[in-house]
Amino acid sequence: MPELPEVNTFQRYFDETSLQQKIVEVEVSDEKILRNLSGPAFRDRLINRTFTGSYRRGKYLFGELDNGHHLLLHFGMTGDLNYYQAPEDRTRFERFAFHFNNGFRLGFDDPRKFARIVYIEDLPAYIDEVPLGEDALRISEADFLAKMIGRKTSLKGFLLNQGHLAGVGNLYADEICFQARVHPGSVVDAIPDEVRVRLFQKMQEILQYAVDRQAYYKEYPEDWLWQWREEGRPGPDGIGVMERATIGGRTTYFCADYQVFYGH
DNA sequence: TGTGATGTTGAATG
DNA sequence: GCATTCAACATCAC
Repeated sequence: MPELPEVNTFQRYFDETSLQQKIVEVEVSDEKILRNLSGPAFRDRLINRTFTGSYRRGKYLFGELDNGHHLLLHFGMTGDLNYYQAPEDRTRFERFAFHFNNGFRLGFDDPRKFARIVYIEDLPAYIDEVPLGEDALRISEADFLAKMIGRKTSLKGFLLNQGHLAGVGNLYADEICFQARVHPGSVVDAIPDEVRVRLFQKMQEILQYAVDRQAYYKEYPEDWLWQWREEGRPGPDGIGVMERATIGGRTTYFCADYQVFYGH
């Protein structure tokens, strides 16, 4: 479930379990998600190393190594971390695991294999190359507004573009549009300034709220769109019904009578 | 059995 | 060259 708040929770988990411990073994059970190294090369690079910290930008989590290099942990659609001691606690879809010198292991699970693990020697160069925009929770209002200028794409497409803004995924994008009362198919260029500011504020508010609850969605308010992503359900205030459409290439839920469309 | 899924990307198109 | 769209990726769960 990895969008910005979920990855933030993964980072916390990683920091609490896996820092300052020497990696004594690297077990690769499926090298498919290793993007720039073979299984054996990955093992060679990580063995006897220690994670000293981490850096998150959007949905990208970078583990800092004691040699100054980084390891990208990108969770794709179904990635997850699992820290455990007993070998039988290994999960069904573990793709690789680090064994630490304290006897515990950090497993990386990923049923769908859309995750990507990249060994990085020069982090700024890598971020530049992706390219990865500013983190959605750290970007300034001025920079957010500047990114919107001249965009002909849909609002949803804009929010999902990690090169403009890093961290917003399909569900949070819908939530932001919903709470800001803007139709996700609106043309960015046609959205008035005050509405753009509202989008920025809602984005930060929603993401921060989720981060504060460690992305535990059961603690989210009942009136959040997430709780009822369902076609035909009544919209808020008894206005219209929820609709479903493909916008920005992704399944999108919205209420056309509640969310204003801006276009040409 | 068919369908859709919290993400990214490279090729195609404008 | 740049912005945008879209199929493809691999697999599971309903």
